[in-house]
Amino acid sequence: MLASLMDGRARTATELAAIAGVTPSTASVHLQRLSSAQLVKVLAQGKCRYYSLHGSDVAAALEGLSVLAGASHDPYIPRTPGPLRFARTCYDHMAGATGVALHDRFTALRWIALDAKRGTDREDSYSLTPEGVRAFTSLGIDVDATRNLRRRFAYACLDWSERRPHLGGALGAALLHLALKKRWVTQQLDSRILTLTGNGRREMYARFGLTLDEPIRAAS
Amino acid sequence: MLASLMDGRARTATELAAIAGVTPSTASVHLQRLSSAQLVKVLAQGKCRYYSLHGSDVAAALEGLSVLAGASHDPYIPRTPGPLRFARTCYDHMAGATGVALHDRFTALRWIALDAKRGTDREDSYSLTPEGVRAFTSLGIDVDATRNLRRRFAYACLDWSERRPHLGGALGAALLHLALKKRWVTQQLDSRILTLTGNGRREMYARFGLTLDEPIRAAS
DNA sequence: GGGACGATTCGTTTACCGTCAAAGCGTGAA
DNA sequence: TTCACGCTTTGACGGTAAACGAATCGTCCC
Repeated sequence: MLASLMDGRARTATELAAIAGVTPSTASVHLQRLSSAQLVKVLAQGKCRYYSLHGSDVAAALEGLSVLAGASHDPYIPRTPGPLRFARTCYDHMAGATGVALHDRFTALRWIALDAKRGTDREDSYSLTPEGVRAFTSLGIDVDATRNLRRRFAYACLDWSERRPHLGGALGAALLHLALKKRWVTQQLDSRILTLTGNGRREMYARFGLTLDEPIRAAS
Repeated sequence: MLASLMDGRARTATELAAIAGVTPSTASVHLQRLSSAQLVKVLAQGKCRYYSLHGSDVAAALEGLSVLAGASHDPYIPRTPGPLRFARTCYDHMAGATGVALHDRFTALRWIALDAKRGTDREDSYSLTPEGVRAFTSLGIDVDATRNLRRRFAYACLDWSERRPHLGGALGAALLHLALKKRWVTQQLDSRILTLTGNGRREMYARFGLTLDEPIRAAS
């Protein structure tokens, strides 16, 4: 289970049970112990519980062990429908590979940072850095107005298909609104699928340094 | 056991049994498994068998685990008689903290290097690098003559008190002979203790960049 | 050579740990 | 509300591995 979580993604309890080749009840016991030992952290979202490694130190320890074990680092597991995985809406913000990539870029550029001030009750809240305020403002987003909305400003929303976080909350919604208005992405009326336009691809590369692969492989 | 070997020293089976708080027979089983799993390597010297970590990758893996476990890195264990630990003879070469320090300097200066050519039957043989040949020759040692002696040229001899290797073999003997001749060290007639002279301390610093602490703490 | 010591092997006992089935709980959908 | 689904809890089972004592082997020292 831990080895399969080494890619940084989160997985549900039943998935981990299948990977480990045990029944869900057995997996539950193990995950409970791993959780109490601070090796994994759990995020309850709906009726699924997503498990992921607790920190980079855990990943480092596992890395060391896998070196000794001569582990085969082959298994990645991105088998999800098709263009739905590339880009889609999650409520009112952007999800899928594109959403996760944006989230990663914002983190790498240090426009957003995990907000550790509020204690440990909510560990997935983001706040904007001064750099981030400038960047989002220059994109055309009214940061102050977004902040004053009666909802959470920004948080790490676990992506269903990628099993890694994308940007949720008011800031994520503002970003999707902007992307639709500027036609970086277009929305099918009857589905959550978002289609990336050529202009959107160029703009995201220019503004975020983001290169996105087309969803060639639908389901390997 | 593995954690106690993290300092790079070698320990006997009974020592490891005492550290782990189990009987020697239990320790023997564990060490056998650790050995077959390539986690530790064993060196039989006399009736003792010295166990040490097998490689740096093992140490790295343990390091990662000890970070998770919040291990207390307090325990070092240099409790051995007194000046005997500082410098002494081991058969015909130099042992003790001074011998180990010399060995470490020679290795760091790349005068000697582990001889991996002969396969895996003898993994502790040293050979001189071209740099090492020059260095030992300029010290006054006839390297060719030393090489032609009917004995092993140089090898890692596990130090009894330090539990780390010092330089043994013909080269080690030649070095001790030189040190006695130039009065870097003097020998008590009735004991194996070597006394470092002021001149010896200066010479070793000048020639090897070696600084040696006096054996102030006899047995902590 | 004999005793001491270190280390290992063997056989036995014990205790723990992993596993699963069934039931219970909570959430989301019809 | 009801059903379906995901997950967890509980209890019981079995297997296995860890630990020890006694005996054995090998080496060193007197």
